[in-house]
Amino acid sequence: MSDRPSIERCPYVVGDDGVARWTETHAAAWTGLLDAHRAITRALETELEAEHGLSLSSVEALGRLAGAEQRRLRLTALAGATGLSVSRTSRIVDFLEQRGLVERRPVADDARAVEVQLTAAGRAQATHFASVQKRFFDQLDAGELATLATVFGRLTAPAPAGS
Amino acid sequence: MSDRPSIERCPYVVGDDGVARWTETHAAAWTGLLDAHRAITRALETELEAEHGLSLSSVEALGRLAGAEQRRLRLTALAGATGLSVSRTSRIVDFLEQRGLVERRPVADDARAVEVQLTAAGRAQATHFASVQKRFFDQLDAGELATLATVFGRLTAPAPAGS
DNA sequence: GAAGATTGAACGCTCAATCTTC
DNA sequence: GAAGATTGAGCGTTCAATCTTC
Repeated sequence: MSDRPSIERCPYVVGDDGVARWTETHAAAWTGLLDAHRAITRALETELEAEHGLSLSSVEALGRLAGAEQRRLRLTALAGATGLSVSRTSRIVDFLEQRGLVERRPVADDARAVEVQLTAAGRAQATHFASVQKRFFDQLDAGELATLATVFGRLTAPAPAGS
Repeated sequence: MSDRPSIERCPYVVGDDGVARWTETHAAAWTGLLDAHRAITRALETELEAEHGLSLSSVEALGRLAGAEQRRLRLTALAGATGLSVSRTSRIVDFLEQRGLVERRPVADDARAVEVQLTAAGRAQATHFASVQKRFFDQLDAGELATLATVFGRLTAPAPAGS
């Protein structure tokens, strides 16, 4: 972990003063990832909060449940699917349960576990993904979409092999 | 804002049950944006916190200052550059000032404003962007980099024109 | 002792309110 | 009254601790 990164494929340079000088493209890609994420999530959050009183994470959770077998997932599995911590997921489920969008149900085999079941009302809410499409997919063509999918898949892959 | 989004370029469909069925690629691109951002920022944050006791946002701020004219920016400008709120930026500057990495300086023309000046120590810290490169750029080729830059530029553009 | 889940504490961030200067 | 900046309140999130069941 502490060895110097070997600069091979990256055409940016470090100036005499030691400050990294990135190319325009590098800067755009890096700040773009940050900015795009910020812009999209912020817009969605505002919209979802205003229209449905739901946070983006809550909607993500509903979406994962809607796509799951039998429309239910164990809490830990839901946390894994959304990428959130288990504790946060538990609180989101608290919230969604109060709204009647999900139900906590015991698991037959394992008394420790809880299954989060999407209700009919929750299923209806999960439908409203149009805002995602509007903000995101509408602005991409097929090739760009494919590149994003590929690149993100690689970036989120298990480990930076060979490091 | 409340009109139905027109589905034109997007080859995903909405099933009979009203739940959006995305293509594999769509799902990968969308969850990829979320997951990639989460994975990268989380890894960087852990690393920076452990090695330098700095949050990612703090490092971003240092980087913006390092790249700025005279290595200083007004607080509001710094907030705009980093995409953070002014209040958060003010607190980050508090923190960085305690560490001696930046200084608050009055502005000649305008007594309301404050200029945030990068110190020599801060400049040294700003150098350590290697982790960004390692986690991010090392895994991309030139074409992918260009696509990311293009796409992110469009996604963060002023407004989804015509909506 | 490990795994699933919940709760308390702390951090990062935004929003609203306030103060000062234009 | 608007703009630059700071402060207080509150939300979303993670980490550590706890409880129950395997």
